[in-house]
Amino acid sequence: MVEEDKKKRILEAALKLFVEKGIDNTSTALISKEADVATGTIYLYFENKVDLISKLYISIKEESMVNFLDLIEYSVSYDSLERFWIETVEWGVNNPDKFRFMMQFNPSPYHTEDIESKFSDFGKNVVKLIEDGIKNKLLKDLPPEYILDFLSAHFTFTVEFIIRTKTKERKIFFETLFDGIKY
Amino acid sequence: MVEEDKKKRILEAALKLFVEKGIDNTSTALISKEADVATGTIYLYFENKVDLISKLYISIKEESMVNFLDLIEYSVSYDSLERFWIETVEWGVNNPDKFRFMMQFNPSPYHTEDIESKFSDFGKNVVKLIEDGIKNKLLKDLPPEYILDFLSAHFTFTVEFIIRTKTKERKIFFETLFDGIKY
Amino acid sequence: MVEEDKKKRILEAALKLFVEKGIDNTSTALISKEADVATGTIYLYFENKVDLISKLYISIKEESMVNFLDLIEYSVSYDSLERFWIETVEWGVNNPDKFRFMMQFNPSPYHTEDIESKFSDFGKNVVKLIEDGIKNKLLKDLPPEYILDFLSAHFTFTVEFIIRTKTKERKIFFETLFDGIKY
Amino acid sequence: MVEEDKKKRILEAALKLFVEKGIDNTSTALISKEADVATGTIYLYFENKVDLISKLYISIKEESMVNFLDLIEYSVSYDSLERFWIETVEWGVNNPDKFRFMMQFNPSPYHTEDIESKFSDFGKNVVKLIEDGIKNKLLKDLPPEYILDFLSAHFTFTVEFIIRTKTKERKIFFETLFDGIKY
DNA sequence: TATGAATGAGGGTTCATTCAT
DNA sequence: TATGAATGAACCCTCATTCAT
Repeated sequence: MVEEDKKKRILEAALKLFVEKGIDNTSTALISKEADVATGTIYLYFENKVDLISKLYISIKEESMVNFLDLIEYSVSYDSLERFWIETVEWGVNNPDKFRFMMQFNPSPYHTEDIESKFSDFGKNVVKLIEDGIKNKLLKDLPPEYILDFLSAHFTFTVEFIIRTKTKERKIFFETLFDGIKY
Repeated sequence: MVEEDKKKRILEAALKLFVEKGIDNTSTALISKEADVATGTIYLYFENKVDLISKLYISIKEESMVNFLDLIEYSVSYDSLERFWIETVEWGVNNPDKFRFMMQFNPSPYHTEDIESKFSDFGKNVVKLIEDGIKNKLLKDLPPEYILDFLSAHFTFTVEFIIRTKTKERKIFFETLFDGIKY
Repeated sequence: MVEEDKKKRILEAALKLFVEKGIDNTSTALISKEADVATGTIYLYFENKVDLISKLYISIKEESMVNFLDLIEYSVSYDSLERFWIETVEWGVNNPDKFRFMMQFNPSPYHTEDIESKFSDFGKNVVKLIEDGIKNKLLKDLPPEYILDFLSAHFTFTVEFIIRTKTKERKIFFETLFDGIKY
Repeated sequence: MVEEDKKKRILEAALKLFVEKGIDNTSTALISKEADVATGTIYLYFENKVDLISKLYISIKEESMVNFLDLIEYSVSYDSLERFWIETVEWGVNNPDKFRFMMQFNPSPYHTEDIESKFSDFGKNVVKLIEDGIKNKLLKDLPPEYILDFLSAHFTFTVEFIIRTKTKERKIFFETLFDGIKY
């Protein structure tokens, strides 16, 4: 479909420019130029600039969570956690723009409660998994949300590190995560 | 001194508003209003808005590093690391606005090489400490920069978590850091 | 075309106000108001205020030179010089605003080498004509550039004088020019 | 007197900067800096910026007219006119900043009727001289004001030319003036 | 659906002028 | 007289959004 193509091009152009110049230094006019559409066209697919930013974030976040969503159907073990952690890290390394956009978006004022609530189900499921892990004496008896935050922060800085240093290491990094939280 | 007072008020007003509304959604007019000075007064103390943002970051970063600067004069051990980590976390918890401003500033386009180069000495010293720790078989044989990033990310999300949950726990959090990187 | 109409209206409004109040005392807001367009519309047709000023000058200068451009295809004689001089003076008298804008622009900091270089071909051709006139013993053996300056200054103050006094005289004025430089 | 020294320094600084950067691109702060006085000091000697500009013009214009004022006590002849014209030109060549400031001031909106009326006596006297010259068949029967304008314009462009080309010629230039208006 | 010229509120910044010292 | 920090109106310009085509 032509229209879906345009929407995609707008999102791709926005992603590229947001990472390159920052969200607030990227005008809608520039996005439309990069996407090769008219300025007004953006407003056919998005309510306004904030809506575009939010939808871009949501689409990327969903994509980034695919691997962990699979995990939810399993129980937590060293192996399963490692597999999914590495797959997700790999996704971040292979999608540096998407990854960096999320890093920029997260502490920004565009990141509202409202948006994050869309992912609360996912969060709750992961927390449940962690609670199982604690019960099974796989993980330390810490607040499950703390472990979730640890996981997320660890993922983030590790991807940054790998992108920056281009290292092939993975397992030793995972172990810094696991050793930190294992029982 | 009157003039130093005004400069301080401008920085405080900027900090408050940047955290509340985001850097780019805070106009200089609003800052001056909040600081109870005239618009032009900002430009008596800062070259422009970017200069104000940068100087605010530098002053906060320096303040946040005071505790770690002390660490540099010691050698790394479980005890010294714990003491300084907890002191720094405490600073973050007690200065949530300053902490959150740094979080917002870090991935922003205002965070240039030029600014961070002012802190490169500090970074080098910490890396040296970490290298010592690796040699002394206190820490895992990982890239020292990775351990530094780990430390920094761990600090960040832990402060966020403590602010959010108001928990009094500290030691158990520090252990997730240390267990992750210890030999 | 609507768009060309707006551009023209902006140039006309700018010309009127620049002459009335001076270039630097005319704000872009006032120009847009006089032209009955929005402030931003100016920046659709001009890069910035300086660009607007420059383009206005260039368009007027080109218009003012049309008569002299014809002269270049002739050789210099009393008759040809008189005819073209009078035509150009007539243009100035009939376009007092354009004429006065040029007078204001010439000694201003907006009058850069870069702008005038666009007319250097014209200048060179006129100098060549003057050199011919000197060779043919029509004109005094003076530096050709001096004669060119004389011509230009004479034109300027004569137009001013005619506008001010509304005199119908032309020929006697031309003779003060010609008697000054003739062989 | 100290105070007169400061006033002089302000006028000199203003002159220098006006010529260098243009009147409107020169802030009072910059003038005070160049004059090595405080910003407020300017307002002890001048009502406001416009007053400073006007007084600077008046002082320079008066200085430039000294030679012609002498002429008024003589009658017009080729010799007297030449002598005074050359002396005045020499003044312009030796005071390029003052000369160029006048060129910039003349077509500007700061040049009001009110200011020029201060020199109307001088103008009237010169006109009277010219009228005598016409009666005595030294000069063409042209409107005396036209001859005055001619003289003034001729003076102006000749000084410009001499400054630009650094030529030592004088007499041949005067002759283009005199030949233009002689009987 | 798609366009892009047009809008005008709001942004960062400057600077003539004032006034407490 | 002299200072210079402080003021705030006014400047130029940007850009999210609209709407006639």
